[in-house]
Amino acid sequence: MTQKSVSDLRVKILSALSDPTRLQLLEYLSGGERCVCEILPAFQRSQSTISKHLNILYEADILERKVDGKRTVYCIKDPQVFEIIRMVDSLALMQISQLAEAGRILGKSLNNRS
Amino acid sequence: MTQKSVSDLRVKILSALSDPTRLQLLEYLSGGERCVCEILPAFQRSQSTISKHLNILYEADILERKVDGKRTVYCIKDPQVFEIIRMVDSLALMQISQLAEAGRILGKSLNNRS
DNA sequence: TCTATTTATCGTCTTATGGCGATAAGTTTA
DNA sequence: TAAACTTATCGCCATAAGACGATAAATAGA
Repeated sequence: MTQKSVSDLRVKILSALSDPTRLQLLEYLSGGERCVCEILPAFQRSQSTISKHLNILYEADILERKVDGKRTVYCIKDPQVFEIIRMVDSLALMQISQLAEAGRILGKSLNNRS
Repeated sequence: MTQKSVSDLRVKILSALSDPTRLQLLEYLSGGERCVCEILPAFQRSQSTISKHLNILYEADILERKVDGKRTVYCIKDPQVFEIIRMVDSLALMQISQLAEAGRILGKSLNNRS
């Protein structure tokens, strides 16, 4: 029933990470646990939108959640998630430098056109 | 114009990876370059669907493409992408073992109910 | 208890995504 | 050149995803 394969979880984790707002949320929470009312003013998104995004990260087991009185506190469950993001960034940086290199080479010949 | 920030590319890469068929395609291509007509029979998806998925991976700069006569050959551009996937898997496995552990503990008390 | 605060959820809208078949465009072979 | 092959693209449909405001539910404070 709750039987989940690694590939299912894999897609779930990657889907949860493939949104700019959610990546920002993770970055924001890298500073430590925060309640929703602290998070809200840092994002220009409606409360319902932020709540939904937080829930997606929670469902993907990336965030932990605890209720403290009338507020809910979220925090990173496993900092390894940042390793993943860092590695993606490293790939992205590689792409950018390759693109820059290609542009440089291409630029030379383009400068010689009419 | 072609100006892309790391965060844009980051999302693009992660989005490209967050689909089961595309992850399968990467796994399939880990064995080396393959033309589309080799890939097709290994997947139960229409030719147009596979072509679109391959193009998404290509646009995310994850796959390389070269035309060889009447066929197109795709290959992994940077094997580092597998490092990312491996790391996601490791997170997923962690989640599964935690879940199993929680289930084991919960199981004990559940066995003592009516 | 009444009110304010906090957060999740619901309903709705718009856009994005994944799937398919049909078609186009290019290459090879007959 | 005609036919066959290979692959990308187009148009369409169904569903998913992201956004919002309104509302609900729970707690804290007056």
